[in-house]
Parts: sequence; C-alpha cells; structure tokens
Amino acid sequence: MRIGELAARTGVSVRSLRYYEEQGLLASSRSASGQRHYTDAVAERVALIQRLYAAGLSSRTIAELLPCVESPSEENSDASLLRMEEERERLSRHIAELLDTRDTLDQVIAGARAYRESLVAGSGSGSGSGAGAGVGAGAKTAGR
Amino acid sequence: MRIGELAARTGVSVRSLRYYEEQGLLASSRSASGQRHYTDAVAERVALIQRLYAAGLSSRTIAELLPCVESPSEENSDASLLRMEEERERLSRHIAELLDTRDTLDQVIAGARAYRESLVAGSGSGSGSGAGAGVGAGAKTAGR
DNA sequence: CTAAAACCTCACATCCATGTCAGAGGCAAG
DNA sequence: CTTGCCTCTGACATGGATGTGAGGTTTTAG
Repeated sequence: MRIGELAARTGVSVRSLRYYEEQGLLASSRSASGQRHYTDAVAERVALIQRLYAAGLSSRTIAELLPCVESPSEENSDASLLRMEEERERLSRHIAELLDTRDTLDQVIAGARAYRESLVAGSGSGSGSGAGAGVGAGAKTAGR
Repeated sequence: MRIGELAARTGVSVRSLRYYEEQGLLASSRSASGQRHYTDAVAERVALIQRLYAAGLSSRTIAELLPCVESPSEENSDASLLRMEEERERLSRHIAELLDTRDTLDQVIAGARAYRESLVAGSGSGSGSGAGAGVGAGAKTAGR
C-alpha cells in the first residue's frame, strides 16, 4: 500500500509516517518514481511505535530498541536488553506515579461531590443540575 | 520563604515556579520591593502541580481545576466536577495503555533473553557477558 | 488527453515547559 | 560603603513531534 492508505489505516498522519522513516523507525520500499510502498505488516509496527511514544520514549530510544524487537541478533540483543530493562523500569515508575495521581484526583472529586451535596442539603438555591445519584458509596468504585 | 528556598524544597526550578505563577497555578504575596514570599503550604501545591503535569494535563487545564481543589464553591464545583471526571477518564485510559505497552515490552525482553540463551546453548562464541541466571521461568516475575 | 488527487522534498511554523542570559535592584554581613 | 548572593523582569533559545505550504512529479479516473 502507499503512504496515504497506511495513514488512513493507522490513524497516523502522512507527515508523521515520513518523520518515522526519517528517524529510522520505519522502512519502506520505493517504487521507481520514488513513492513509498509498505507491506501490511508495517501497520502493526506503526501501532507499536505510537505506543512507545505514548510511553514517553523518544525517537532515538525507539530507534535503538526496534531492531531488537524485530529481529534479535548478537549485534543488538546484549546492549539493547539492558536498555529495554531500563526503559521498563522508567515506565513502571511512571505508571506508579500516574496511579498515585489518579488516586489524588479521585479524592479531589469526592471532595467536590461532597461539597455539592452539602449545598443541596443546606439550602435549596444552588445551580440545580443535580442528577442526584447515589453518592454515599465513596469514589473507589469508578474502576474505569 | 522566598522563591529560592521553595525551589530547593520542591526540586522545581526557580524559572518554573515563576512560570506557574504566570499561568495562574500558584499565588505569592509580594514584599514591598516586589519579592515573592510563600507560605509552607505551597510546597504541597507545587508537588500536586508537578503530578498533574506528569499526568499529561496542560497548564490551562490545571489552572481550571486547581481552584476547585483548594476551595470548592458554587462557582467552580459544578463545571469543574465534569472537567475532573473527564480528565480522570483520560488518565485511566492512558494508564491502561501504558500497562499494555509494558506487557509488550516484557514480551520483547523475554524474547531477547530467550534468544541470547539459545546462543549460549548453540555455540560457545557469542559476546560472553552471560551471567547465566535462571531463565526458564518466564518474564512475568519482574514486578517492578 | 486532461483534470484531480496523491505523492515527493524542503523548509518554516507551532506548542509548551524549561533553560539561559542580560541588566537592574534588594538585602545581609563584613 | 562594599561585596556577594538572591531576586526581579523581559526576552530569546531549545527540543520534539507534528502542522502547513510551496513547487514539482506521478498516478488514477473520466
């Protein structure tokens, strides 16, 4: 397929796909006229790249690791293994931090809810809008 | 305390603290000569701001939510409640994605390890360095 | 054949949190 | 008073992924 279709399939912009190639994350075969052609398999790779970006890895880091993902070999495996474990650690720490932040957010939300309820109880004024659902059961329920 | 000390306590640069104020995330009282002074309590607030940044919120979003965190009122609570729940959802999705990515990474790491072991078994050459620990027991053990 | 749509490269623009530098003033200690 | 450190404002720089536009070629549809 050509670049436009790959973009459509993956939801990644054409610009970004070219950028990935420029950064060495993505390979393409070129037709005689210079147009990029991709196999179906690259779509998965693009998805992986996106996830690694979302995980906070930089292009350079991804570029270092991807070869190892695709084809382990003596060249890459030893050094990259360390690298990957390192990133794995970073990722874990980040996740832990986010979980913590989510808890904080939950507490804040619970506080705001409680406050609103106290308003409703205290005086009939307020801004209405209250679809007064059950609130007593804390916030720990909303488990996504 | 003055800005330098707050920076030292929180580990956030002086530059960033001024930026937070500029974005309306942080308030300070000013001395006659214009120097910022902070109470001890702001350190916590700075920590919260940092975590929200780490959670992927932008200054603007944080600015919208913080007033609600500090002092719930009729003004802010109703709209901000929605906003916070929205961000909470975003955060949850993001966390789920990261967990997923970590799993992928684990698989890749396991693959690389297996490959390296196969090398050791197959031929004595290789790049040495093998502290040949137990590998048979999959990768699911490394729990952060 | 022709017009539209997709593609190419190159280059500059944007967003956002921070870094960094410059020039000026504040404040405590000698 | 002077010296040294902290702070002030303002402005420009940075990095990284992506947007955008120009100018030109290729492919496809009619």
